[in-house]
Amino acid sequence: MARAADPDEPAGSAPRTADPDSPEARGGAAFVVTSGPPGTGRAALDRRRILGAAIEFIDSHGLSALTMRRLGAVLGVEAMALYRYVPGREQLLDGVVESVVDELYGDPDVHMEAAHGWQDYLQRLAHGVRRIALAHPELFPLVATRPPAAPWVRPPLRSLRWVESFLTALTGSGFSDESAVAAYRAYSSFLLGHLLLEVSQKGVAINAADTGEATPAVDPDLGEYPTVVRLQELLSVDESAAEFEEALENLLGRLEHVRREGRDPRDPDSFT
Amino acid sequence: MARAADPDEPAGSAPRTADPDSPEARGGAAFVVTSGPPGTGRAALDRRRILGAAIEFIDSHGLSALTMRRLGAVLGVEAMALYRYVPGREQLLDGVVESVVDELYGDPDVHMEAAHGWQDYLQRLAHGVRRIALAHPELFPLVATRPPAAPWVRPPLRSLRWVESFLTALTGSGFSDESAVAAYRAYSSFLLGHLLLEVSQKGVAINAADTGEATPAVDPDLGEYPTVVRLQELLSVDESAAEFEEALENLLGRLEHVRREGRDPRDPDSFT
DNA sequence: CCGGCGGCGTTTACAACGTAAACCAGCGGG
DNA sequence: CCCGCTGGTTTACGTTGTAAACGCCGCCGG
Repeated sequence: MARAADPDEPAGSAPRTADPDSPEARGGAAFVVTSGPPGTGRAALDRRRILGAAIEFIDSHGLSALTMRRLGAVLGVEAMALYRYVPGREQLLDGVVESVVDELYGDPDVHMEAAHGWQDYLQRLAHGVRRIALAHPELFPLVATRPPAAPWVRPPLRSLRWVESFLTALTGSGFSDESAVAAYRAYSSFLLGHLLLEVSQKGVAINAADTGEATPAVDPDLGEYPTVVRLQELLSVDESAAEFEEALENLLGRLEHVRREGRDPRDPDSFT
Repeated sequence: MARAADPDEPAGSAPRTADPDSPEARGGAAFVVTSGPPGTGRAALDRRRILGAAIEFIDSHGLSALTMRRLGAVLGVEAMALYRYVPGREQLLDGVVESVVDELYGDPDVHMEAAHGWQDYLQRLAHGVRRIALAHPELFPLVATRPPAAPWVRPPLRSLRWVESFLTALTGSGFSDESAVAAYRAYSSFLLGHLLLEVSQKGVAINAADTGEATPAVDPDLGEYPTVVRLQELLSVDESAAEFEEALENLLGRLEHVRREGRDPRDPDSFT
């Protein structure tokens, strides 16, 4: 009911193949800079470049490998040079997550106003965030975990600008204030849960893929857990895209319910 | 529809006060050990004691403050002594999350079999996990973030024993194998999202409480975001318990749907 | 033309971290 | 008696984040 067409693909594609939110062909990123010869990639060093390099670095080497000195080396510069542009490592990470969620603004499939109805708006937004999460699996836990600026700005939609967009979109589409806020919360936690789980699973999958051969039977002693072994096949298949879609649909349905229930009684309701 | 009575409280308590899952009166925990005089708390030093101390330490000083040397000091011992019982810091953290989720086994309100129906089972389990999350807000992000042992063991229910319990509970209550697995995923991500958001919010709240005075109006320039300021009041109220309950109810309803739809067609269905 | 000066990157330095390796105190069994 | 094991300590090393001082170099007023 009331589902917006998938923004990327022709409708009705097979559910198993070609996740529309997955990054198309991001190569393995051979990126072995390790303080390459000076003169490589030297270019003025401003804050944006630093953040960009940090993102690239985390994406390809993992968060724990990011170190001031190493990041400096990637940029062909000494560690301390970074401190001219960033107060410290912690704030650098803050900047990184900010940069990453800012990718939403550049996404043409995500709109800031609910021009085609609030369901379309939420659907596009959700997929936009999912695209980000899948593009930066190492980073997304950070996005989710880092304390929000204000207590009420909940993780995935970190910027106030998006919260504003969200709330106006919903209140402009027949949601009462209370319902809009409730919707915001439900939506946030839905996104966070699904995406965090998805990227963590993906992360494990690739880690297992680059070290081991190919699903080497089972690692621990599974003797105690017959049901787990019986369902192992089913548990291993990756249906994240479909599950995401379905849970999102369900959430939207639930929100429609909330919307109809909770029209602001004191406020004459805007169109329909 | 089909909701199990709240395991802790008499039904119908006021929604605003007295969250049944919140730790009753966890004091501010003045715990300034910082290498107290030796002879304090000296007792044989085994792995369990170490993990316990680590948990206590993280709960009261935050994850980033936990250091091998400091943990040693708390236990009245030199840092290197810990390495007799724990291979390294990373594994210590693994042990910590394992210990924390093991609290579920000791929780009398959480059952490992669905003796009173699967809805009751899931409800009790969810509240059990929520209790853990609220008791260890600094730790829960770690529980959520740490890569699971096996790819299919998704975060909040980390141990295979619980996965086994979950799956047998559901398959024993009329879920097909596929439905049980789908339910497992939906349930996991639901728990993860809600609880992670809740603790992160809580964390910010207490951080703000111990540094600032009392909600000093607004921090950044809110001029650009009129809807946010208008709804600030609503956004600030903490309805986590009620929201959790409602979302959980909704999920259970959805799972009931899944259960009825997706009975295993080839397998003669077990009772009802 | 030139002297200084401000922005930007480097050097040096330090405390704290995780951890390897050697060391040492007891102590129970040949 | 001494041997070796168990459990804790000492020492040491490499790496981290970051403070502070230093040096280069291009710009700008005299």
